[in-house]
Amino acid sequence: MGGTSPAAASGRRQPIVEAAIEMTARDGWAAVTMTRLAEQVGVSRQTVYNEVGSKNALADAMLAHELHRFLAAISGAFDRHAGDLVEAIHDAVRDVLDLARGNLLVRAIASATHGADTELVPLLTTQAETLLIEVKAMLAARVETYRTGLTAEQAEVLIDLMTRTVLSHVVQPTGTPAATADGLAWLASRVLEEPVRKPLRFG
Amino acid sequence: MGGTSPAAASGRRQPIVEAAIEMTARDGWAAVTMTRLAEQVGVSRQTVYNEVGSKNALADAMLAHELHRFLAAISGAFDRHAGDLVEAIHDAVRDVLDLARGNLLVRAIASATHGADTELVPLLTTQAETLLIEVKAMLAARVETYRTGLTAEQAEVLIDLMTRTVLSHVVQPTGTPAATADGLAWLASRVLEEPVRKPLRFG
DNA sequence: GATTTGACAATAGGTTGCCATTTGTAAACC
DNA sequence: GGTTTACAAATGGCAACCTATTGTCAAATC
Repeated sequence: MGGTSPAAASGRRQPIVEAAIEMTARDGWAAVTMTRLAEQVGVSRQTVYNEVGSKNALADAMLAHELHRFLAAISGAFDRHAGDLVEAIHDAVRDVLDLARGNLLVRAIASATHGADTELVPLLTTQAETLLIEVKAMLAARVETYRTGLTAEQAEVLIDLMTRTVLSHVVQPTGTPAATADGLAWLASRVLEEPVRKPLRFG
Repeated sequence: MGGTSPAAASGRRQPIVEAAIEMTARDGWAAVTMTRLAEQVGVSRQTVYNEVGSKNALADAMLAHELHRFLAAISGAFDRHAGDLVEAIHDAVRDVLDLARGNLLVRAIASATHGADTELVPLLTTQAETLLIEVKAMLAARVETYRTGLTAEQAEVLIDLMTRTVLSHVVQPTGTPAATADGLAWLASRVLEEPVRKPLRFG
């Protein structure tokens, strides 16, 4: 968002952020100091400051980095199944859940989105509230490209439900990612099937 | 669960628990001391101890009390619509969300269920994990009484999804309870409608 | 006879001051 | 450009301390 700085253009920022993520997952956010991080990456502490700015900015960058992986996973699922929304949903759910499994950082983010507080959460004030919105917006755009027979409003309901359910499974899983994906895909197929139905039950 | 003690039989326990809930919602759990609670109710501190036993037991009683209100709301919705599962779901969702709105204690419980930690959460260790299971079991029993055309497995998927979504809305609402209920009821109707469909899309 | 009262030890929780670490910035250096 | 060194300010942990609260008892009270 802040213009393409020359620092961001060089490939120095990414390794730092990735190392910070790994350190956080391994030792916890409290154990991530700029000194240790610099040592880990093999640059000077000053360079870390030049690249990321501050520790809060580092947290933001970590979050953005992880979020991007998830958005990419979802995009990939939709790209692979451009002709079949149910299959796209199935793969997206499974891939997201697979990605989330064992990813402590993501679990923390997801918990925060649900109103929790971890040591990382104070830093998520802005990001956490927009996360759900961002994901939903992206899904709305992707779903639009299929012939669903749903109104925009109905699609939104379906997306809201899918998003919240998957997020819930990220935080507190039941069964395997594949099993959850099967369930949600089945449900989506029921909702999306052509409305050749017994005409009329309510007004 | 501990047998019907004469103390529990008298109506002395309930006012104490209710006052504790109100105090917690108003001033936070930390501000709830046995002395203040006794003053509020108009009994001696000793009586509070006689009735509830300990502070942890008080927390448990509060939780059980609130959980019961929700289960009752759900039961009521199903009782009112014994012939129409979609309507039952609609009312259950709306009533639960209405009940949850502005109920700080419940919000805390729901957050805990999703893996958070509040000041109350340490006391929920056992209850929180079983809460979802209890609700789901009750729903499964109620849904069974309708002619849904769903297998037990499919019904479970639907229940899991509804439960998680509603819980998510308790913690982080979008729109009014009525609007959310409309959305979920519509979705349920799509899922539950008689399978008079275009035969076969997948194997 | 149940409830309240007053007393009590044990414990939890909240300060206070201190010290080590870390953050964030700026200069000198290569 | 990046690294090193230096430094003030802020942060976070630690330890002693003290207050408030928990939990239990027996005697007093209605």
